[in-house]
Amino acid sequence: MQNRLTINDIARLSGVGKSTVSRVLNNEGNVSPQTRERVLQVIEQEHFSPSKSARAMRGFSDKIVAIIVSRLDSPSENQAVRAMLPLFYQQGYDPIVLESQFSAERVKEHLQVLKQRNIDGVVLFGFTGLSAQMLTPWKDKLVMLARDMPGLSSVCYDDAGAVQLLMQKLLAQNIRSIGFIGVSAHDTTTGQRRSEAYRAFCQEHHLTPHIALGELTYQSGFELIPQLLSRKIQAVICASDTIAIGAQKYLQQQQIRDVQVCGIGNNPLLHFLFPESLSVELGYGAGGEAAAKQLLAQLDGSATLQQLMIPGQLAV
Amino acid sequence: MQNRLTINDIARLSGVGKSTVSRVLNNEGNVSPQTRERVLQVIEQEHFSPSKSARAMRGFSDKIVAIIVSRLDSPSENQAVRAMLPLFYQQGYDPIVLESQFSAERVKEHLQVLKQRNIDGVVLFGFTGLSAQMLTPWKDKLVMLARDMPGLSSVCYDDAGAVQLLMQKLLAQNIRSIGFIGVSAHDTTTGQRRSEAYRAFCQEHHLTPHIALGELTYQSGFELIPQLLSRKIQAVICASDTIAIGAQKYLQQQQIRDVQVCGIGNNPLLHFLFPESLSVELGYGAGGEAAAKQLLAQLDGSATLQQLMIPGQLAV
DNA sequence: CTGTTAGCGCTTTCAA
DNA sequence: TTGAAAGCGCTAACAG
Repeated sequence: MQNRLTINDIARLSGVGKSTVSRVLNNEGNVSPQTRERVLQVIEQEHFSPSKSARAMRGFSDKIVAIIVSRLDSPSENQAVRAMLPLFYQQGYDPIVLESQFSAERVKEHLQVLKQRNIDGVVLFGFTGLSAQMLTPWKDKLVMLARDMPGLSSVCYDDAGAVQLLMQKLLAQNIRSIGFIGVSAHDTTTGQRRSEAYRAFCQEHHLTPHIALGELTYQSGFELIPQLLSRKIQAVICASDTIAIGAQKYLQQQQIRDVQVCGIGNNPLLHFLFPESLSVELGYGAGGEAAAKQLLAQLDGSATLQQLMIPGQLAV
Repeated sequence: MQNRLTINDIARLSGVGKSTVSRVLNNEGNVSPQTRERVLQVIEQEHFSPSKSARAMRGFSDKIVAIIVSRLDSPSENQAVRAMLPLFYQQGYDPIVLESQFSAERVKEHLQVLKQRNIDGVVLFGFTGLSAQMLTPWKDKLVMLARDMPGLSSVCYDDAGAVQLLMQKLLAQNIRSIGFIGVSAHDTTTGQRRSEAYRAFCQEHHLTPHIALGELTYQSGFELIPQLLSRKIQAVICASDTIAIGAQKYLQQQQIRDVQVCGIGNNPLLHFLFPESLSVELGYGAGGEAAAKQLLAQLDGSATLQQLMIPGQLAV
């Protein structure tokens, strides 16, 4: 698969100078139709394609972006990544995918490598523990997803709004004893923001909060919901659909049918298994898309730093 | 994040020639310790790192590999990819991730782009419809996963073995009326091979086959299992855990407790939701790891083409 | 419209 | 042990 031929060979083969070939390659106007035709033909014939490295060296961009996910198997991140890919391909960018495993240290390493590569841009899935210091140098070519940081472009999900949406819906059904299963505040978005929104809503509407915190796993939902049941809740809001699945599993096993389970994420599996659940679509796909668009816009100079928030909506 | 400094600047700053800097950079021996020390210090101070493109142009490899998955959200592919990543990082390779969406055409496009990039190697997640013709040019730097093809390196999962493992286990429990929910033979591995293995096993052991074919979704499992129940099966083998989840859901809903459900893939969610299920771990992680290792070995010349098969095993 | 020329940042002879 | 010089494949002035 070596690309043995160079622009020189093509020039020779079609009897023109290499700059002419270059012009043809870059679709510049000032080439006579016949010459262009001839060159194109040779290029086609020889299956020639110009070396990216060489043009990269000429100051052209390498057309590579990086996507740093925390875990590739997180459904939300997965969905966001899949939404970005076509947008990048379409603009001729190839995405390098890197996993941070929620380690700031690893992000640092990755950025180090990316720097050598003269990468064009980065989409970083944010998580708690990332320092502004290591990111600001990248600000012009970086978009952070799922978290924001002063002086950085970002696309966030509306964590608080999602919780409110669910709470309102429950209130409207005249359900006032509502529990919450979340994750530790160590996690800013899924943890802190959603718990906080729950607390605030309870206070504002004079509801007694019932909170249980654990991990972002179905096991956690399964194990924590009994605590809440002992407080006679009529409904429970889970900080994620994964947790909700765990909670539902417990209720099903105990044959408890009068507790409304709510989740966040609109995971299709939750709906399939427990159609009676309520979930909020946070817009992971839309988030990925927005992040990619924002990055592309930043790269071609048509946009400056910007913090976006993707609205969520109740899933049907 | 522009890498403004060049090897020249470093040379100037440390009062040596650029070739010396180059030598230091490449850890060549013929540099006096003091000089080396001085240069390293400047490099460190200026946060200099050499441009990949430039060295790529000098014939050096760009240290980029591509991973062409069919769908990033397939749990099996996901798991395999995650297993590869660290291996590639460790060897200094950065992986570009591309989705084929099961379209041979798209694979072709991607390979086209990769060629321009002078990519080092490719891991391709195989699917039905790929033509040998478009892949053979890549044979030295390509490993196919989940499918094999003459003249190409590949890592396969033991589809037939997985089915046999399950069937044997059932037979040992004296269960002889066994159904099968699969997907159409259009899909070579999950479809054809697993169905075929089921059929063959039935024939060999004088069992009556009961087959229902649909798609690779939980809905499909849910919808198809009734057909099989009408044939009074005692157990059902599902071509994937996803299907198994659907089947279990139906059984649960109908309160049917005497049908043993088996799946393939060892999906943790299946075990969590329906611990009574039986599943075979096909070794997706091991497969990804094997594919990455094989590719790396091929690239550094320490291995030739090779077809591997990852053995499956019953999950506990 | 087209060819010539001079680099991009790096590695690699070849002399010193 | 070092530096000077010659490219790698390409683009971008600058002349024709």
